[in-house]
Amino acid sequence: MPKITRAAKAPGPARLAGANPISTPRRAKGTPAPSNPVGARARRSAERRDAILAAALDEFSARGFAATRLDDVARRADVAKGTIYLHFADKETLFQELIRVEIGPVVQVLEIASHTDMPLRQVTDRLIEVFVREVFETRRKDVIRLILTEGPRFPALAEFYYREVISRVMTTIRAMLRRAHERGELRTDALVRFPQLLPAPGIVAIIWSGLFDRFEPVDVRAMMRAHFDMLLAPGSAP
Amino acid sequence: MPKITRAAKAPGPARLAGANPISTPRRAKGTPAPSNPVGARARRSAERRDAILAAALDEFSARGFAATRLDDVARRADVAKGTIYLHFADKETLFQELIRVEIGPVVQVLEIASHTDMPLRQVTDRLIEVFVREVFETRRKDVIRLILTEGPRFPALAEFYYREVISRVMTTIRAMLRRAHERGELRTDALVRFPQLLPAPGIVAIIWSGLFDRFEPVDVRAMMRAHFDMLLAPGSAP
DNA sequence: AAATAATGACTGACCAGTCAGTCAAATACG
DNA sequence: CGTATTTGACTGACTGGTCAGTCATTATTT
Repeated sequence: MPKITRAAKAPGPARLAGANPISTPRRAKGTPAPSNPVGARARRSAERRDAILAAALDEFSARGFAATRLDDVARRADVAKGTIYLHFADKETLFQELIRVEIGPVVQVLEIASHTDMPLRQVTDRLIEVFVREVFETRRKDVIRLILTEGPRFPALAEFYYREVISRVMTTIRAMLRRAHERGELRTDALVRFPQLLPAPGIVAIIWSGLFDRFEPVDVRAMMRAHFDMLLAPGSAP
Repeated sequence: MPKITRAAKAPGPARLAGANPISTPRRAKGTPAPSNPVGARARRSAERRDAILAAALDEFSARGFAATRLDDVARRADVAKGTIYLHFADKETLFQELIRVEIGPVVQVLEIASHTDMPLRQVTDRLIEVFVREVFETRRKDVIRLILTEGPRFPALAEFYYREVISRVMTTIRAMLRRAHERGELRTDALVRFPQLLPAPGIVAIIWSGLFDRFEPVDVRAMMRAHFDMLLAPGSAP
């Protein structure tokens, strides 16, 4: 009965990016190399697919899932509406694929960045930079906002996101924190028990920016630094 | 052109609650109540209005603004669709009024609770209890989730919420924290500069519960306690 | 009886998804 | 090589269904 809530078909082989870690594989208008890595036809087709995804991100993040018109997505991607259905089964699949393509690559970066035994403070400094530069200042911020805002009405999306992102991220962070705790860099095991508290200011900043930035902007970087300063022990008194 | 994104008429004089602190005020419409206790007719009308608001909360928080059908709201409220339009100008007004009625009264509680010179730890303990009992374990949690999820596409809502809630809450919290800092209960002024960090775990918990509770529930109370423990200085060793 | 409240069938706009038809690229053939 | 044939990506008008908002009619007060 509900239009949005249905479970959507199996995620399939998840044709993500395979190789590079962070950058989204945007092969925007590559000049048609006539000899071929791939036939000119397939290339053009892939370009279109990307254009549709890009347009979809714009529309979905401006209007939300339910209120987005595929006619608008098509117009923005400079494509006929029917073309969308050659690449994606339906509106919902398009939405899910969008999330998958944008978010997938980021997790690996985090996993690599935090799988180290540098002092916690150094790791967090690096994480702040990665977060600000690769998420907060890019369209990925909008993707995350989309997950937060559409997720509650999108069980399939929430589940995918939990499986592919949250559980991995949480595991990684928890392990990192446990090691830091054993090294005496944390006053309590509170962070180990509630790893959500580490990224909390990032989440809050994303929400805040979507709602209240025009009234009172936040300095994410400074806020995250301040937060981490409080969470980490004074590092054995001077 | 967009259906949802339009700016909505001026919020008006914000006829909120006046008197009691926490419980939602029934009888929003200015009931003259001249002679008898309350005209049976007016009372019935007010009941309907409330029923509509209650039903609207259910539907909106289950489906989101755009995907909610007023036919469903009407059915759930046991009322004909036309009746909704006797009480609210349109779908958007209904939505805004819902937020207004549910959230208005809570702010006062916070303002009162934190306008004290108890030790910060005691205040926060009390705030945790209030938050958990009056927000997290009630439908107000859903209202807040609605603001977070629909706000980005609802400039008028975000503005109302900023003016009536956020700015007041932030001012109150900031003042409280400044006093605590002057009393030496805080290690740094970080919290004074970023008061958002105090309620951060509450926000995160609300989002988390809407997305991932079925995979991995959070203990809000414990998480907030853990968080506050880290933020507050070790309170002059015992 | 007049006034007020409530109803629910109806309208018109809107939009996801379809499909018969078009055409450029790929392939087969002379 | 040039020409004929096939393929399949792409198009956009169209359909069927949905739903916000209206209003003539009916019910309930006073």
